[in-house]
Amino acid sequence: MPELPEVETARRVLEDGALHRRIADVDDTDTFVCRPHRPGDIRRALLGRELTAARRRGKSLWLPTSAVDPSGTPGPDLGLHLGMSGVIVVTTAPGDGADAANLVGGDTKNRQAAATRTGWQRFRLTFQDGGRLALIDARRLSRVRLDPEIAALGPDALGITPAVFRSAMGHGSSPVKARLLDQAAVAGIGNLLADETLWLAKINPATRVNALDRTEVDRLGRALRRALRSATDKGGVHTGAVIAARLPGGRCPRCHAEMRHATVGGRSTWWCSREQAGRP
DNA sequence: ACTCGTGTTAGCTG
DNA sequence: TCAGCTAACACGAG
Repeated sequence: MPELPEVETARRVLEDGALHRRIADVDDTDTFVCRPHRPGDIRRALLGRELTAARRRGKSLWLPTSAVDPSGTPGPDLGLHLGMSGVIVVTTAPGDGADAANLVGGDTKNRQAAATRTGWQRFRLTFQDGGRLALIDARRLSRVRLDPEIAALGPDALGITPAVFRSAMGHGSSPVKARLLDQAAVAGIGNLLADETLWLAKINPATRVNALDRTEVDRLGRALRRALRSATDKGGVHTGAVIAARLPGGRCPRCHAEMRHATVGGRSTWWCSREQAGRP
């Protein structure tokens, strides 16, 4: 599933291959993925336009579109969210090999397998040159919509400053992991990245945010930066050091103590019984 | 066979 | 207001 690093990879694929090509056809008939639009809404809004940029905040992608003709006004932004299992495929010409952007499990074989299952195609732009942009998603958790509400998202997790991160962690009694996962607080952190970040910072996931002192919040912010950088360098959040230990009988990669497991913030959570014993 | 899950969000409940 | 829970999606992995 895509978290910030995987979505950034997808953004680059879009930027490199999908811009400045006239949109000749749109398949927006999947009413779950394209909700709340009705079939044909997205198609009518995009026909004849070109995607002009590929932007990202957190896990959300959006692509501004051009005017249909030089005297016209620009079109709407095309919003894409990959959910947990979405894959973007951009082809350069009919019959060309697919250039798959991102995710699923993480290895190339899985990506390509997913990308070739046309039965899982949930949305498609066909360009005038014959190439296409397709969204493949077995579980239909992806979202495609016009003019998505990016303003509702918190600051992007990548490159967040210590002061902004402290502000994002905010106040209240939520478990710190729930706050990390709150896209309105910080945008881009998913379940695996949250576990990795908390493990790097040696903070118990259930600790209430109002029980963290400034030193701990700053440590968490540095851990987030490290986790993001590592995931980006190694090719995805699934490469995190503690991720392999998220299973029954798992042991902490640093101290070899048993890993604990529970639901925190509504999500499956694993932490080191010794180093993250903390105060729950 | 059966359970769980890299995400989001509307609708409830406390 | 805040926080937590559930359902919906539909498949692969263990």
